[in-house]
Amino acid sequence: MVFIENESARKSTYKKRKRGILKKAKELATLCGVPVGVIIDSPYDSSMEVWPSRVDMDDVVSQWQRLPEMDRTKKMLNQKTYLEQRITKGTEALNKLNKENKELEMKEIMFDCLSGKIAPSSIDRNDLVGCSNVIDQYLRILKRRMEILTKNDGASSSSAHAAATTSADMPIVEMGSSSTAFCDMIRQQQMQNNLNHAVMDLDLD
Amino acid sequence: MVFIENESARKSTYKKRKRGILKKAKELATLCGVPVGVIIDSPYDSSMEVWPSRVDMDDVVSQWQRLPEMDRTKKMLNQKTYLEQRITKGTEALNKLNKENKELEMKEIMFDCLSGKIAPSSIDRNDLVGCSNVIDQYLRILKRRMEILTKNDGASSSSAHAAATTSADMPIVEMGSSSTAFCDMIRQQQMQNNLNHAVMDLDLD
DNA sequence: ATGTCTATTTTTAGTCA
DNA sequence: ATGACTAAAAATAGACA
Repeated sequence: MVFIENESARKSTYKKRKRGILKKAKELATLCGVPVGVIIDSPYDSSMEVWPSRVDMDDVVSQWQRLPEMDRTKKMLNQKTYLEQRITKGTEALNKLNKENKELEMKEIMFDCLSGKIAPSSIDRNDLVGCSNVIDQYLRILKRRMEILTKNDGASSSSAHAAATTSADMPIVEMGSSSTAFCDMIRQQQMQNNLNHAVMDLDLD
Repeated sequence: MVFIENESARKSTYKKRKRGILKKAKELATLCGVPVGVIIDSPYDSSMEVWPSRVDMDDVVSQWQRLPEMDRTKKMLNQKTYLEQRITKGTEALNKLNKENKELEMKEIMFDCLSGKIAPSSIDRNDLVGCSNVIDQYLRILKRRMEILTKNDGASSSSAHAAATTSADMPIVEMGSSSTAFCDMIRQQQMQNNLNHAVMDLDLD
């Protein structure tokens, strides 16, 4: 763990790892329903990277694009078996993608609905079922988050501040008002999300 | 990537992954000399996790706050835009996989046909078209390889060997020391392909 | 610069004490 | 709940196009 001297190697590493860390942040937020914020004073990118929860760079998909390369050392007699393996793998990946894609489509329908772009009544019957699954999922997360936010609403910002500084897990810096502002920003964002979800719920009931 | 319902599993995951993400943040800061800040509104730890790197969190945050509103909102894409991007990417990946999968299936049919496992006449009409494409492709490769091998017939076996192995278009059989044997094999294969191809042509007409 | 691929290292989920 | 362990999955460095 040392500063990378080589300019281009450093930049390359930066880009890769930045992607990695933002992905991690998103995962932590998703899996555990926890507000996470990341700020990177990006010297290689014209502006500063800010990541509030729920925004993900990209590339969850590219994993599936990477299917194992044809193994050219296999004997031709084995090729059939090999192809079968690949078909199995490919089909699995396909199903996974199909599933994910469908969920995304459901989500988009939901958002179109929210923005009034389409009327809830115009949604296809099948899609409604998918939508409600997605919504149920959102609601579970939402519920959990609401609990947390409500619980923290009563506490003053100073107590949060004090708590933060006494956590001994790792080096902690004194948090000033701007950090608090950042946290507030994250909360706002989540409140906004919550609101959206609530509206969706109403629309579909 | 879904919210973990089970309480204790979630907490366990949270702790592990929090450790992970903070480690990543430190690494990014160290390797690339970049100011990084992470905030986690830690519901399981009774306090908020804040991780500053070489610069104070406040510096990073206030720098972020100084950014023009435009830049800020530009970086934070809203959910809908984000979902649209993901859908586009997902669909692209899907198409790619579909295409690749179809080709693999064609190849498998072909090999089944070659090994006599299925009769050419039993092949679905649509598949026949796909098969013949695949076969044409194989034939082109074979032809090219034949040319190379024939041209090198006079030369030493090692050179023929080299020429053949550097053609990486298609998986090939493990080769013995004699290039003649290899040629024979290819010829046989090609004849068989021709035969099958012809049969299919007949079927299609 | 950008993306892809592969070999290697690292992280993580699950399990058990 | 905590820590240790392991198989499996993911991230990454380095090479290459």
